[in-house]
Amino acid sequence: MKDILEKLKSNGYKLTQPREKVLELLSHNHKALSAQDIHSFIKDVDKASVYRTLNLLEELGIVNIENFNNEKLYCLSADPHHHIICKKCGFSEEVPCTYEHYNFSNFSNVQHQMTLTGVCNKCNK
Amino acid sequence: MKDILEKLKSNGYKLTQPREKVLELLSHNHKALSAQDIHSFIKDVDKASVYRTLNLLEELGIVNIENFNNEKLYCLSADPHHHIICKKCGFSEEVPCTYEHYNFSNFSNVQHQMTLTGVCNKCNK
DNA sequence: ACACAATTGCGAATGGTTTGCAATAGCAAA
DNA sequence: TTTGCTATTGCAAACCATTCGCAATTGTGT
Ligand SMILES: [Mn+2]
Ligand SMILES: [Mn+2]
Ligand SMILES: [Zn+2]
Ligand SMILES: [Zn+2]
Repeated sequence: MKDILEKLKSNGYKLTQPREKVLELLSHNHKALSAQDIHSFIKDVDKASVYRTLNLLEELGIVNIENFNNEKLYCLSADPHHHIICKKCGFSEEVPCTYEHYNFSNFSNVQHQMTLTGVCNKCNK
Repeated sequence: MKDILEKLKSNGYKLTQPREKVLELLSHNHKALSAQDIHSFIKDVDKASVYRTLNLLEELGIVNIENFNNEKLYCLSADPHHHIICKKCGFSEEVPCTYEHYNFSNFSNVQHQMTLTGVCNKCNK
């Protein structure tokens, strides 16, 4: 948290109240939240500022985005982890990376699925 | 393709021109397309009908949705396969499931990533 | 305290997706 | 074939999440 504020400063950004409130929420609420979720938690920060803050934090690599059901969910960048997402309602939960022997007490029918990413030749300059 | 039309019929849906055109496009264009992509290919079908068709085809399990960069991409359900997606531009390509020894001639920095899915206790009735 | 630039809040604009409704097309029975 | 009934379409308007423009405010360094 301290290091995050430093990262903002060292990149020439101010430490404003909207930014601190969004970061505090994300650090206390260890799950992925949508921009709207976040705004509903901190109603005294304007919607537009929430969006601007999240976009900035993503550019700086402070938050990660995950897409689920066509909406962006934000969470603090952290040690590598996976997400388990309910196919029916979208409820999600982080699980440690060593999933093989993990006991999924809150989920059944657990499956894992690959997603491949890369950079195509055209983009690879 | 014949089986798909049967599936529509057997579920009580008519075989209309919009539906046939969307299906034909998806079957000839073996990659994931957005609703807008699809509408731009078949301009004589109204936008709203394209969306309605895609939503129906998804409910019936005829097409799969993949989320990339916060947009829904549709492709025909097919034998299990992965997608390789360019992080920069979103270009995607299907690759066979046996990816370990595959030569990714069009991509570099290829990585695979896990996504876990399941059904949570609440939904599990 | 001061000054200046960055940032905010507000309201308006945007753009993709959905919806209401009257006109049309598909399908099955006559 | 023709008829009749319902599902489906096209169109325009509504919707809703996200972005933008701009004047007022805040943060920061002097
Ligand atoms: Mn996370
Ligand atoms: Mn596919
Ligand atoms: Zn690319
Ligand atoms: Zn659930």
